[in-house]
Parts: sequence; C-alpha cells; structure tokens
Amino acid sequence: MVRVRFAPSPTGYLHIGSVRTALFNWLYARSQGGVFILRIEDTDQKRSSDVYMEEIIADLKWLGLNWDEGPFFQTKRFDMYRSNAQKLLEQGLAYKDGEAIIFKIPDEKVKIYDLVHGEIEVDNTLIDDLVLIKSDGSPAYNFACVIDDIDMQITHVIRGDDHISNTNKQVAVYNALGVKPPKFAHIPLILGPDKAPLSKRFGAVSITDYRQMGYLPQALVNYLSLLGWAPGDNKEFMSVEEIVKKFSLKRINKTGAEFNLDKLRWINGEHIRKLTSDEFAAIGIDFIKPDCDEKWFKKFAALYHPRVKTLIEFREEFGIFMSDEVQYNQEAVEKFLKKDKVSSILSITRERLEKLDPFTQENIEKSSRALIEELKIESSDLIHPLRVAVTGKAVSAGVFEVLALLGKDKVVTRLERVLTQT
RNA sequence: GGCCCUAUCGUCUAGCCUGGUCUAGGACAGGUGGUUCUCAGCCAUCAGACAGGGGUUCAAAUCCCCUUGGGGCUACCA
Repeated sequence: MVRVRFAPSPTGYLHIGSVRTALFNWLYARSQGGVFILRIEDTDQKRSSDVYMEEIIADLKWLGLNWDEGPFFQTKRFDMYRSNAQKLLEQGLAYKDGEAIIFKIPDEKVKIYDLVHGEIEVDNTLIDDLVLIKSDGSPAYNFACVIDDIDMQITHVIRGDDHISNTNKQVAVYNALGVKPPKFAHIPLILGPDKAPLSKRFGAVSITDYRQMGYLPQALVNYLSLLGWAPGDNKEFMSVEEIVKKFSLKRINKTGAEFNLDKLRWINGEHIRKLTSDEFAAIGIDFIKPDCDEKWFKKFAALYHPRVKTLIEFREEFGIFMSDEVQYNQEAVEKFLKKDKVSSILSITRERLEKLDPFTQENIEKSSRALIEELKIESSDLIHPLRVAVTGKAVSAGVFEVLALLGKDKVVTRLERVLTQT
C-alpha cells in the first residue's frame, strides 16, 4: 500500500512550488490507490502561525487535494521525538551537547537511490553531525521528519529537489534506528521568470492569489501537473481524472520549470469552456456576487462563456454592462469615434433604436442592417463605432447581442452621452 | 570554497534508459492568411531548439569524459 504525505510548514502562505509538491504526492496516492497524509511541520514556533495553517488547509481543499489522514501536528508529538533521541543516546549513536542531542553521522560513503534521479553517491565524512533535539527541547527538521515518516509508515517521499542533500542525513538516521528507508523521489523546482526558484522568492504568489485572479482549481491542477511531468501523448488539456489515470513517477523529469502565466491562462480558458453553461453561471455568481436578476445574469454568462479565459475578465465584462459610467478606452475612441460621419450615423442609430419594440437582438440587427443599406455604408462603419460608444471598448461579444442584453434604456442613454460629448 | 543535482524551440515538454525510424514531434506565446461585425474560437500556414568541446561507434539529441551555464545544500530554518 502506497502511503505518501505532504508536510508544509505554516510559516507562510502556500505557494505554487509547494502546491505542486502536494499535487504530485496526491496524484501518486490516487493513481496507486494509496493514502495521502497531511502533516503540519510547525516545530518552528516563532515563525509558525495558525493563520497560515488555516489558509494552507483551505487552499488544499479548494484545489481538491483531499487527504486521507491528518492533519497531524509535529508540536503535538514532541514526546515521541525525544524518546527516540534518547534511545539513540543510550545506544551510543548520539551524544549530548548541552541540552541538545546530536547524532553522530557514521563516516562512510553512501549511495541513495532516487526514483527521479537514479543513484546518488555521497560522502558522509564531509558532513557535520546532525542535531536531533535542539537545546530548547524541540526536534530539528531532519529528525522529526524521519520519525514521523517511520511512524506514519510512509512508503514514498516525494518532495522538492532542494531536499536531495538532506536525504543522506536522513538515511543515516533510518539506519541507526534499524528501519528501512522509504523510496525517495525528488522533483524539480518551479522557477519564476527570473529563473530563481519560486519557493525562495520573496513575495511568491500564493494560491489564494490565483484563486482571486479567477483561475479554476482544475486548471491550476492541470497546469501544475505539466510542470516537471508530461503524459507523453501530446495531450496537455486534461481533466483531473485523466491526469490521475496517466500519472507516473517514472515520467517526472529532472529540470526546473519556469512558471508561465500565458499557458496557465490558456489552459484556464479551456477548462472554462469545458464547463456547462449552468456550471459556468454558478461559478460566475460565486465569483462576482452580482446584484442583478439571475435570469439576466445567466444570459450574460452564456454570452461571455466562450470568450473569457479567467473569471476576472468575466467580471470586467460584467462591470461594463452594469456600471452607469462607461470607461472609454482612448485608443478605441480615437480609432472609431473620431471619424467624420460617425456622429451622424450614431445619431440616426439612436433614433431608430429608441423606437424599436421589442428591443430584441433580432430586431436590433434587422434595423441596423436596414440602416446600413439606406446610408450606403459598410456594416463595419456602423458596428464598430456603435460598439465603442456603448461599451467603451473595441472588443466585445457580438454587438447586437450585447445591445439586446444591455437593454434599450442603457443603450440609448450611453449613445446620447457620447453624442453630446463629441 | 566543498559536496550534490542539472542542461532539447522565448516558455512547458516528447524523444534519451533499450544509439539508426529525428531533414528533432506537440503545446503556449508570436507572425501571416481564411472565417457572419471586433475579440475569442476554429482552420490553414510560417518562424523557432539538441549549451560548447572531446571521445566511443559504421552511426549520438540519445552512451562516456571535460568545460561552461543554472540550481540546491553546507543552520540548534523547514
């Protein structure tokens, strides 16, 4: 039975790098029918905080990385660390230095086997002895980690590359304790645009931030799964179930991967489009918390469902529909409104639209097309200025649909305002 | 400094283990053309990489060595 764990320290928000580690552990557990354990490594009581801990838990839940056991807290397990250290002390494998207990790492060359990197050979004569228990009685990381992994019967330790050089120390502790070490898989780090590991960067963006930026959890999971792993079949847009099905430690690669927002955005758009219109509307309501008629909102959602890539973009479009003050994009105004015949065209359009009843997409289009014929102009001569006048932007969904959804009052008011200002 | 990890398009990657099928494949981003009005989408199309040098071999992106670049560890942080 595969047993893996994710062991964050609540000394900061969950960032992309640690989430990816959690994800790979979770994927491995789920793909193997194993157990995923959550362990909170809160031994650094000065830097740990409940606020971070709660957010970590909330983020994991939001992403759908559900755990089977835990959360366990290291601060509640100090007795176990101390008694194990005491045992090593009695066996002469560790020694005291003041109040601290130090493990004597045997002078020997050791080979560790890593599922991602293969065999790694290290010379333990080169490294210092290892603190097991600090002077204040709390356990040091490399010891608490080993004791917990033994106690929780962890079979595979999947963690970041940066722990490779801890592995030989930890293996030495396993040996002293007479316990067979688990298998190790060290996964590559995620890098920022400056190629520095995200986990070490000050101000690394947290998962909560991505949530607020309008990314879907399944999109984040999908994108993150592609950093340091590939299914090998050229298929990148996948559901979480597909990823679980295809995941294998064997296909994890060794090099750090740069986090690329463009691709996340693309994959998020794909996941948004995969949603049914009801699902999308529900997510939109949850994200925007709109103060408007639900039926209307559903129509609006259906209109923008195919063309937004993040929920923030969706919310911006919503703002354009709802607000009384239209924000005019200067470039769009210059290009489409500051032209010779524009104000006369818009003025006639306004009159015609005002008389339309009912104010439906069909009627709007029919009337506009007729006007285009009448004035002997290109359809774009009317459509583009109309769009800019009403939405403030050169880009929107189909202009007739937009008008119908906005409603006659708003359309006419906005046209009038533009006409008096130019 | 010492030790360890690592190196394919701008980015994520396939291929590397088991050398020939690789004039190196896909995706994102970018360019161009097409598509009811823009955008998105879709379709077509273009551009773009085996870090460098030695070896091994009939044959190397693939195996070995060196150099260079990047990263990690070297805490009574985790």
